[in-house]
Amino acid sequence: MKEKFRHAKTKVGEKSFNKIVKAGKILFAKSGYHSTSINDIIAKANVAVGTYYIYFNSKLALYHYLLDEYQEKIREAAREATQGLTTRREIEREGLKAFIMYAMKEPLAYKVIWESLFVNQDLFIDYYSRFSKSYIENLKKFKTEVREDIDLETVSFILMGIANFVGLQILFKDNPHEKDVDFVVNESMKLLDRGLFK
Amino acid sequence: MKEKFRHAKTKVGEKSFNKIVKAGKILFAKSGYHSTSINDIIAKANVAVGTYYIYFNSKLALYHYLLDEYQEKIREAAREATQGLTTRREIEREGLKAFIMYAMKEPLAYKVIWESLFVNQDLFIDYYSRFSKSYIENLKKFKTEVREDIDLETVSFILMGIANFVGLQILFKDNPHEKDVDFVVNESMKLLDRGLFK
DNA sequence: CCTGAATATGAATTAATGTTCATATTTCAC
DNA sequence: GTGAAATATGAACATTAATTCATATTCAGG
Repeated sequence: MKEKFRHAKTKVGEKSFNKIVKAGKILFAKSGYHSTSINDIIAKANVAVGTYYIYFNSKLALYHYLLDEYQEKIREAAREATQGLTTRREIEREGLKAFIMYAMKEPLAYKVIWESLFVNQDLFIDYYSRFSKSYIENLKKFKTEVREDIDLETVSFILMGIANFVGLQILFKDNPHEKDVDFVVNESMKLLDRGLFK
Repeated sequence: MKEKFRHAKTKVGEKSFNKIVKAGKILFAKSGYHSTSINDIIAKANVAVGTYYIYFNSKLALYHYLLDEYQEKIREAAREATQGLTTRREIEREGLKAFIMYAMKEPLAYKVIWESLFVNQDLFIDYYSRFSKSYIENLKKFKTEVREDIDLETVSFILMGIANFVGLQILFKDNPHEKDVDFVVNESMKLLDRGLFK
């Protein structure tokens, strides 16, 4: 494990930590992982090189940290959007919408996750494998609603594929709005209504 | 334009050119663009550095050359796999299978398209927008088979999403085989049979 | 205030790598 | 066979970038 970070133990340290994280978010999103140097990061964060290495022990470590944070945020957005809902159909709909809305608000997160395939393939595989597994567990809880004759792992990748690419469809638009999201979510649900649900 | 290559003018030169191309394919596919060095390439190709620069005037030049070659091959694979087929369902099935099989055989081709989001975002958008448009045109020809109550643009992105992510599912496996492809294609078609087709 | 721990600093180190070039060898059309 | 063009070679160059470390400063509990 080379991609480790270290929490600050002081208010001052925390400030430096946060400055580094913020700079990393902006720069990785703008220029990508390989084109962003530690130098760029510390310059933007207004911090010395040594300070960087107090909190992150490599360049990859910061990237890894951001990936985890974004994953958590996406999960959180989905959780909030679906809490209280009882039918799998409604959960799927609102989860899909929450994902696309998040991608619209934070296209950087979206980009960073996709890029991980080229930064570190293991990170990428790990990210989507974890997502798939949690998807499968959740789908299992709704046996009465979800078709039982389709492999759930495949279903999980299909649903991730739909979310990601329908998300792209929105991101390609010039000035996307919530109504655009509602539209594609609606259309997607038409397919899932007959194809996925009983 | 820095990404230029130069055809050999001799049998001997052609041999060197091909050795470089072959080495590039293997190494870029295994480690990705940034993690592969010119040194790695010439070592694998068994060629001197100077020889590399006779045929390609930069590292990017080789990558671009491979990109163009793969793009052509992808089109060809899809065309071959679906020619002669008459029902939209069969075209969709065989097109999906051909795409994943190709991605399995040439993972670089697959990676490269995703990577273009970070190399040149316009290229990426252009690629998928064009794909979507041609998908829509083709779907329109099968009004008797395809549901008419779903927006075709959304359908096109859904289908691209399924292909790409179910493809991922296969690529994540340790030693994927054709039977794995058949399996996920089958499962995907179950969803489309009820969800997309009449 | 004292003091050990935490944090900050940036020059120096180390390593990698893309590219050039002067020179040597080979090819092939004539 | 000849010679000009094509090809081959790899040491040298130039640049960039990640990481380390000795030293200085600041923090926070007692």
